[in-house]
Amino acid sequence: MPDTRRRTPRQARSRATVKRILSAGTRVLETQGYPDASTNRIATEAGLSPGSLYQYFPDKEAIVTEITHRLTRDFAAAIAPSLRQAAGQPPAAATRLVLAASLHALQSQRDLLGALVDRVPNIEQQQALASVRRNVGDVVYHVLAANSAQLRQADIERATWTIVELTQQLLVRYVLDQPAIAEQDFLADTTHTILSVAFRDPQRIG
Amino acid sequence: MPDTRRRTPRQARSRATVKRILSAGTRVLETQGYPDASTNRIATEAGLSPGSLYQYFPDKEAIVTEITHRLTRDFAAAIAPSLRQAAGQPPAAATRLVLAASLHALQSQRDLLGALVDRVPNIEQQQALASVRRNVGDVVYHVLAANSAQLRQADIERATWTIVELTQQLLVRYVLDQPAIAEQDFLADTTHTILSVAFRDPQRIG
Amino acid sequence: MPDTRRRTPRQARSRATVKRILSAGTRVLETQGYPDASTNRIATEAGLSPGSLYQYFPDKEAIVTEITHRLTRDFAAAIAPSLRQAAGQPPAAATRLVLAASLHALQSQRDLLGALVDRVPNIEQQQALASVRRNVGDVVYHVLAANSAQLRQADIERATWTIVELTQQLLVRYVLDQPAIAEQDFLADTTHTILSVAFRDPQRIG
Amino acid sequence: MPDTRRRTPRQARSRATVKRILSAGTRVLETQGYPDASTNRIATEAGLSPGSLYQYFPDKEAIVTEITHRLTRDFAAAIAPSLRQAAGQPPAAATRLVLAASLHALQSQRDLLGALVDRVPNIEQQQALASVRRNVGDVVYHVLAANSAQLRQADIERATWTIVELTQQLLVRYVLDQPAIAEQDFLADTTHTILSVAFRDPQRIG
DNA sequence: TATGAATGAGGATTCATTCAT
DNA sequence: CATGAATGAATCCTCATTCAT
Repeated sequence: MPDTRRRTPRQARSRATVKRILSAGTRVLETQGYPDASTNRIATEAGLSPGSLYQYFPDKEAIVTEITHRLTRDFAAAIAPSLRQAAGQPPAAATRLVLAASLHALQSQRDLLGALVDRVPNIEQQQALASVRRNVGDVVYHVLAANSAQLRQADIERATWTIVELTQQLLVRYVLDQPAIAEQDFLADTTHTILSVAFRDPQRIG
Repeated sequence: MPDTRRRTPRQARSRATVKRILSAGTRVLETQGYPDASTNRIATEAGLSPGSLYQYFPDKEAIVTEITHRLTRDFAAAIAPSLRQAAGQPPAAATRLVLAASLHALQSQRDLLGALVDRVPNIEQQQALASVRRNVGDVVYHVLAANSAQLRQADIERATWTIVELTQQLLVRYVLDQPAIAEQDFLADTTHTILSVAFRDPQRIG
Repeated sequence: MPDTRRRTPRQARSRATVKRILSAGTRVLETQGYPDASTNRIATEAGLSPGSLYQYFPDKEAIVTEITHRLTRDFAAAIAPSLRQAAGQPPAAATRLVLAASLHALQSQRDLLGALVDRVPNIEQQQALASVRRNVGDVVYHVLAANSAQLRQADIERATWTIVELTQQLLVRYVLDQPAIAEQDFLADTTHTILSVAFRDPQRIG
Repeated sequence: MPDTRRRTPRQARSRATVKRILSAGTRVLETQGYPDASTNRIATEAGLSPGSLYQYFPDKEAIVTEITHRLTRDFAAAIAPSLRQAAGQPPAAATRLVLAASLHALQSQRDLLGALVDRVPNIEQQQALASVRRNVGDVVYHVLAANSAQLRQADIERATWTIVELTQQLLVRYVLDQPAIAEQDFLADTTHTILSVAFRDPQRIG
């Protein structure tokens, strides 16, 4: 996650401006969508002149990148405790713990998440998401490896792939589409689904 | 799937031109990506003047929409036989049948699928996908209802939602990202995952 | 001298537009100078929209390049007969002939010449001038070689360099600065100077 | 040469800052060329903030003008001794003396000369050069007047014009283009050319 | 119908300059 | 004096769209 800002803002004013730009960008992304999120609109929304933007970001892409990275970084930070806590727990509890943390983290950023997932081309998101997915993937892999006796099948990589993909989708769509499903049910279902992917007897695992 | 073309083309020539435009659009979308798919480029690629495009489509969006709808329609058509065939079969066999058909349908359109999924804002896709998802959702719902005795839980809607979401994601990402997973394994895993979502004892269900 | 226009204009209208753009560019170059010759200004001056410019020229540079090349090409064409005619003549007569033709050619394009020489960075001009200078240089070289017996010194390359440089400067500055010197005197002086560079006895050479 | 600085810097510190700005400007002009020589770049190169520049120069043009004037002034200073020394000498020796001094003066500033001559619009240079040319022109005029008996023709103004123009061009292009001509040969040739312009028998004049 | 020249608002970005601190 | 954030007009250029032919 490189620093995409043009210069390290040392003064409080600068940092505040960067924040203003980013939240303006987020708002514009939410309301106008990526293709119509022009730099001028972002500048106006941030209460800045077009030129000022470029004192803080080298180009338009850097703004979107930074917004995405912030979401990613915040998400990673938000679920970190649950990942640590999950370490010592049995798979079912661990899964549910991390899922709940992830869900709440995403819910707290629902607007931005929607702007990014639904309005920014997928390709841009993937790069930002890559690191989170790698992290989560690693954890999943280790949990599976630690319980290899109960696995349905030997190929841990394969199970990891499936779990990461489906979990991401279910979480994101649950938060964005808000289906008529109670949170508790959603968490229970998803936990069960994840465990079923990997383990012979998901009921016993918990 | 509304008719977005300006007028119903009655003559063969017109229909051929529409096709030329759409396949030109597809090619441009695949090679240049959505933001660089300008109408002029599409017109050139179709061997037409920029003005002529507007005899067939009211605006740029209509072209992309129609392309998306064609993909959707083709996909629906491609899996239709498997859906019919699956009707009389037990859940495991039915699931696998439809999955295999879906996978092959998507693989045959991989380039376009990639252009659409990864480069066109999600929001546009959702509309096009809506009908397919509704179809598939209906089938899933009925299968579950028909086997209600073996269900893990009573809420069929909930299970349907989960199944549709995760299936879509797994299929699309498998086709686009080409993970190092054999097709047979992918189909077996996904089938098992789907069944686990709904049924108490996925092994017995087949 | 490559065709820098975007597409070969087949219709009279197109060709007329190209001309309008070029003469507008020339006018703007004359009045505003190179750095202030914006594409929008040129378009306005040509009675066109900014976008139309780019139907005929790929970018701003191409316009200036084409203007320069036209001047160069016209100049080369204008002095071509004198170069041919000079071939069979003794050095003094040949020199004067070509000088007179060059002078008149430049005088007929005085405004454009001024815009280019005084307002466009030298570096851009040099490229355009290169071919003319090479042509003229070749002729000078051959004339000197053909009269090697009367040369002041053996190094024909050296004399050619001096002649080309000083002739260009004297012609251009005479036309642009319009010093209080009669044309006949200017031609006589310059002819004499050129001959003096190369020949032992410039008076006899004629 | 008007004082284009905003205020006469009385303090040593100010004078040093002016110098820093000018040499930064020179460096930027040499490396980036005129159009890319932005004030911000110059300020950075000078180790100043953009705002500070305007404490010393009213605008960008003033900086370039001052740089040009410094080149001019330095050049004038560098050839001044040779001009004095030449006063008492016969034309050939005088010419050669001044030519050699001029050549070396220009060679010692080759980079800046190139940036100015080839990248700054001619019109700006002419103003700066005007005074030097006037100086040199005066000297030439007086030398010719002092030797009027040997002149080829009566019009001293005319000869002066020709000499100044061609000398400037030959010197500048020799320094910048570095043709494959030995310095001694260049000086001999140019001296001879200059004398030929004015005198009936250039050989005898020396 | 087809053409393709023309449009013109809008895009990202630069930069000489100002001014509150 | 110095700073550097802020300005905003201006730059080149694109592109969906129109319309006279």
